[in-house]
Amino acid sequence: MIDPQLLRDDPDLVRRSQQARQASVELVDDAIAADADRRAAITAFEALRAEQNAFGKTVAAAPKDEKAALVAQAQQLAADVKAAQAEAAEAEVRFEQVVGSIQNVIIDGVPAGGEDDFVTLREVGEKPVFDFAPRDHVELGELLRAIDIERGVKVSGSRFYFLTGVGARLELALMNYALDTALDAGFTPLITPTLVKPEIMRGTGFLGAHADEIYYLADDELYLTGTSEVALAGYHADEIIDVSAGPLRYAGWSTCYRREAGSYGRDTRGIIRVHQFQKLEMFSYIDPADAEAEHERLLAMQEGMLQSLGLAYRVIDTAAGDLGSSAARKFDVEAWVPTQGAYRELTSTSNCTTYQARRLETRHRGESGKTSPVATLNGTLATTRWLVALLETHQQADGSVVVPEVLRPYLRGLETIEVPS
RNA sequence: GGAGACGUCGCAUAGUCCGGUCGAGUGCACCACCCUGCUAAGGUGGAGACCCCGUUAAGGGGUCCGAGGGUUCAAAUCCCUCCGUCUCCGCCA
Repeated sequence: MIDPQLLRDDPDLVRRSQQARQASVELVDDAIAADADRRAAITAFEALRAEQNAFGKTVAAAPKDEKAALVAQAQQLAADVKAAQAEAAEAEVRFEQVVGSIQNVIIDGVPAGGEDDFVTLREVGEKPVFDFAPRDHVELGELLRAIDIERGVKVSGSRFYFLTGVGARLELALMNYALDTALDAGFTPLITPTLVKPEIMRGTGFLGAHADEIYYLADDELYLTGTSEVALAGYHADEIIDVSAGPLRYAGWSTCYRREAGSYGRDTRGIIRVHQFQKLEMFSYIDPADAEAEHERLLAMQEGMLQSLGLAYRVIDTAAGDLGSSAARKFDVEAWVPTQGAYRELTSTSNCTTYQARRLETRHRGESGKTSPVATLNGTLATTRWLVALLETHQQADGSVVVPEVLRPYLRGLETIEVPS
């Protein structure tokens, strides 16, 4: 939810943001009206309630023989109060609906437009050049007995897979390397629940336009999370936290589940787009004044990961229309995937400013002693998908794959993944 | 799964039987000031969250006793539903 005060003070800023996102601009005027209606209704109700409270004291203090008459008088008042209260509640609901559907106000500099209007900030690293025909990760996975897609499909259906032997070890190595990186940077590791309540899922902003992406267990009213961001954002819901001594930084380790609805036919080969994968996610709770600096910090950590793994990548500043509703800015780091001749997203980091925290009611106490929402940021530090770029980038002519040095300690010193005989 | 107890403003509790004098007492912790060579103790006062009105002031008003409904002129208090915690029994690992 955006700051309602912003609607009163600078509605044009909100309009421009909605415009850049290719979202409804009229919504802003609806919201202003809903805000005014709500406040008028509350004021009317509260005036009546104050009258009722005062009258109640009179009734309580009155001598017995006068009570009956006073009670009769109070009945009408009670009916009026009830009606006014209902009206106020209705206005409140409508306000929440309308204002809640306005997306986060983008940060200055975010490119306007849709999915293809991103801006490339930089390209880093040498794209690998092969003097042989490179194999794609599926072929390498089979050859090295690292990925078993056929059996994944047999057991669970399309977009499922087994990581086997060295494939399983490689994923764990990557995840543990990422975890150590996060630990070195002062993050507290959390292993998070992957089933969450509706209010938490709603609070993070995932139940909007992409609700059909999410697995839902109707019998239990629980959602399976597509990222530990959901649980990490809910971790401090309804709390007043202390970020005066610096941000609270968490690294969430979890399995992620995505329905991938509407992606039929896209990335059907391999483990680029799957229903279940592992991810290590960074999450920061911070004073809103420091949010943009923290965003750069998260991005730098992500780039450091890819660099140390010898992957070529580019960084893009996602266009406004392609941001989630909670994000005010999002950077994606995309690795070069040789056999696709394309950059593919490996990480994403979003600055949600106070939008997510306002919905989840995570606040901090400013210097004045007043509470206000904190800013939240999130960013990927490793996922299963990285195996695609790792295998393809570091492959050799015979199908073996060189293990990047930083991962070797996590693989008992293994330097090369050899093709089994 | 069965039986019972409980859920109060940071923590611990009083109040609930018998509805109004309870938006709520007490202790600890907290903040300010005072007092006392230091420390400890003591004294006085203050202090919650959210919302509305108000110049983003002074001040005023409203809501909040696990959540949501209901009864009533009036609910922490009575009734219903749900959630959670604890204890015992059963079952499973």
